[in-house]
Amino acid sequence: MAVTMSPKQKVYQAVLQEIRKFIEMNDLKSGDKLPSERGLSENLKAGRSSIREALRAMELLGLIETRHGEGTFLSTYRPYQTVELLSSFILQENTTRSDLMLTKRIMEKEAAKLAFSQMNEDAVEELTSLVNDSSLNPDEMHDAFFNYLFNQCDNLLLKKVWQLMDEFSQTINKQNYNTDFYEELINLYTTRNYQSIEALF
Amino acid sequence: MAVTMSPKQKVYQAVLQEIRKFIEMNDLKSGDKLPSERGLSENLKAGRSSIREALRAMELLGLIETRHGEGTFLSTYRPYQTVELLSSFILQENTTRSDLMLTKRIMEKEAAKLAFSQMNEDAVEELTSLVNDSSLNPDEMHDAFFNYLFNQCDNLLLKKVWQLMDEFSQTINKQNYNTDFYEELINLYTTRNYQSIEALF
DNA sequence: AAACCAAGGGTGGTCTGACCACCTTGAAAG
DNA sequence: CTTTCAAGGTGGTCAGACCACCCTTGGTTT
Repeated sequence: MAVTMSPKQKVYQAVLQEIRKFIEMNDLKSGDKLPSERGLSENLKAGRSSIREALRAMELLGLIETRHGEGTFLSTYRPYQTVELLSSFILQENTTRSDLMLTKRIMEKEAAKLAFSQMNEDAVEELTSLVNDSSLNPDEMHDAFFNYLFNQCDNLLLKKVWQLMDEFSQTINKQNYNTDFYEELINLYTTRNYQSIEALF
Repeated sequence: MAVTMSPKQKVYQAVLQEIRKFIEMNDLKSGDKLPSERGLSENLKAGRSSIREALRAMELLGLIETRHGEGTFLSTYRPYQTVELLSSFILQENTTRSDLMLTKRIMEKEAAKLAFSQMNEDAVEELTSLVNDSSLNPDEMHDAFFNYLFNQCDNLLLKKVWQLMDEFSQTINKQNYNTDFYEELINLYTTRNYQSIEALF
């Protein structure tokens, strides 16, 4: 293939680099279309199978989405596959459910604390309406609730990691907080009581 | 191919499932050898290219390691590739370094707290010797220090996530804690002062 | 003119067969 | 017994061939 490569670098890895560059160059965003496999093959001077190895890997990571007959598209990072696969490999069943729940809880606690400074009246109002929204089932409410908090944190990475945890936990049983919990947290925001958040979780 | 599949499941995804089963069935561990690509192709009734798509994806995830001329081997989960790739895709440069450092710090803080109950005299002794080990540079010491703490937590997932953060942060600059910091934390363990850990970070 | 439908071209999905490069092994040569 | 090297196994890569699917297009029908 054409791409310059350090000793023994595999083609599919070089292809990954090139695709990344391409995305950067053309400033592609979620939903945008990548060149076709055949097009990439020709431009990068690599066999289509090598292109596909790279694409499949990206797909598994959740970076792209392929639609049969249409093409390959950039997607917002949603590690569906990754989560499922890794959960079956890394987290070998049992033992680790509690690990997962605990880790997720930790992230949620920290988000609750980080978001504290951003929680003005409007924000509290927003959360309250979520808690009272009867069109959401408990799981959906929980997701929406913390999604909002994580957004307030202004820390994309933290949010991503939590979302990952959340998806993991969807796979198994989902033991949520009491309904009181959310109102209690909102109350702490209202009364500007930062100190008690730690203990709430 | 032979593998039973829900509607439209791609071959390489089915292959992933089969490989996972295979590993489980034969109780393969890190370092063990997987069947050859040609062997898998024949057994699973799938084209070699499909087999390779699955294997490449697993390789990128860090689940396996391939050695040219030798074979494919199970590896301990080390998301080298993943980290690098994801970092260039998800964390688009700038903006997020601080996110990373903060998130990592949060994990370390929680580990320090979780480990508290396990920190007997021996454990404190262990940490102290790490801090005083002059053969380690600051980065190595930091890694060893928190690696020990995370092990004490007995939460594999938390540790894995942290390691991932840690690898991310190696890629960029590594701004560690003061040298005092470690001694201070050890001191809190010695004096059984749980409350102050939160404030130390 | 508007609605409908079939054909064609583009795209991903998969398989096959062919080489090449690399490693291990074991038999032959010393 | 050691050294050498040829053969076979294994991953790495490519080219080409089909298939299935989607969308557009242009002609046909209404």
